[in-house]
Amino acid sequence: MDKKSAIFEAALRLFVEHGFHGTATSLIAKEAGVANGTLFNYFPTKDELVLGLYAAIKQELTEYVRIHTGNAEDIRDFMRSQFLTSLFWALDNPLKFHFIQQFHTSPYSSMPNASVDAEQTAYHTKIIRAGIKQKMLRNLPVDFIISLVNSHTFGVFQYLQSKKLSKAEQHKLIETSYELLKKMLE
Amino acid sequence: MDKKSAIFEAALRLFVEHGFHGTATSLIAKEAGVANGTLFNYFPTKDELVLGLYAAIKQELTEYVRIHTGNAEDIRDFMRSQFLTSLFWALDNPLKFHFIQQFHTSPYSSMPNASVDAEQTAYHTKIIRAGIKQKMLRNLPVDFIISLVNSHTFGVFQYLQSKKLSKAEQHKLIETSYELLKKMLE
DNA sequence: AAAAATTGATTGACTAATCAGTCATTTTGA
DNA sequence: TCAAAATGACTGATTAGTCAATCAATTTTT
Repeated sequence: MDKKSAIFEAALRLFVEHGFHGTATSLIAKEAGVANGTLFNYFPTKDELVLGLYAAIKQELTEYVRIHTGNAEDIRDFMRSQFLTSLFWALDNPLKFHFIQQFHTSPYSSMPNASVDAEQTAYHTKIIRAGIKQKMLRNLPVDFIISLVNSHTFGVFQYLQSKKLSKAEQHKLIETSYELLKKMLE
Repeated sequence: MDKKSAIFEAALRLFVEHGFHGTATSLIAKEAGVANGTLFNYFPTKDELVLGLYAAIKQELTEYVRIHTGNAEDIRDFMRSQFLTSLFWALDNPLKFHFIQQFHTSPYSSMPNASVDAEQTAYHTKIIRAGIKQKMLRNLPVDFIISLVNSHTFGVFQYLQSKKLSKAEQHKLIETSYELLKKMLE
């Protein structure tokens, strides 16, 4: 296994379990089956490991959504697909999704990593503007809509994590949660 | 000033700025204007300080909402008031509200503090059940509704924090966000 | 009323443990 | 053969938590 991936994997698990500062780099190296110094060959500082892990996970999510979103012409279908796919990914990768949340509410999110999410936000902005123009979405500030969609996604995820539901029940609820979101924003 | 309060105040500020493990107890003591050892007279361990701070803040919010929620007979007015009041408090206490979020996505939330939020959840459950019975709320799992309301509140707060709006504009947006929530859940 | 004694809160120097990061050396693989 | 990758012992700094000493306020004794 690729050592960098092994480090990412161990770091993800330990960060979620013990927090960023609560996890020693030496422990990450050990769990990754790698020597202490090797970790610092790949990531000169612990901060760069955290930021690098966030960037990698965020990119993985974006990529997954991009691939699995049918290239729907209809904007409504497109938005629906984006929402559902994100949640499916979150269910398949609960640790990673949790890590994203942990990162966002942590001091790291205001560090000079910047612009990792910038192009994604720009992309979302474009879609939402189109949705508003076509009267699919209520005319609200775009950033406001983005905030609401993100937090809604997070709320649904949290609920699903706390309950033991079958795959079918999960998908049913995700469908419902999209209906709710649509109703709220149209 | 009460030393325990001084410690809480410094800890809140530093935890939000540097994270839980990223903040040294010695720094908290220093910023609180208190000797190192004094901190440990009040809180035998750092964990107990974190958990104690969370409990205190959560109780403050609950108390504030309880007092400022008009004892409305109408359940709809009551729910509306609960939502608006929570957001007003969050706007007046951004650090504390941020801390609550930070805590929830941190490993501390799964520590044996338990049941701090239990009675509050029980209270919310009662209200929501009544709302469903009176056809004000869609018939969805109660926990699901609670998750959605909480995350919605958080989303609105995050947006308001990121923008520089006047008090009037803020209140307008909070009103709107309640309309959206109502529409989604009815 | 003054002095002495008792109390509990407060202090900060201290320690053992742990941390992020370094570096001289060894291993790997082309 | 040799450059790059990997190693792990090591270090200086920092950490959570300890503890004997001090202080201020109150109570008891003279």
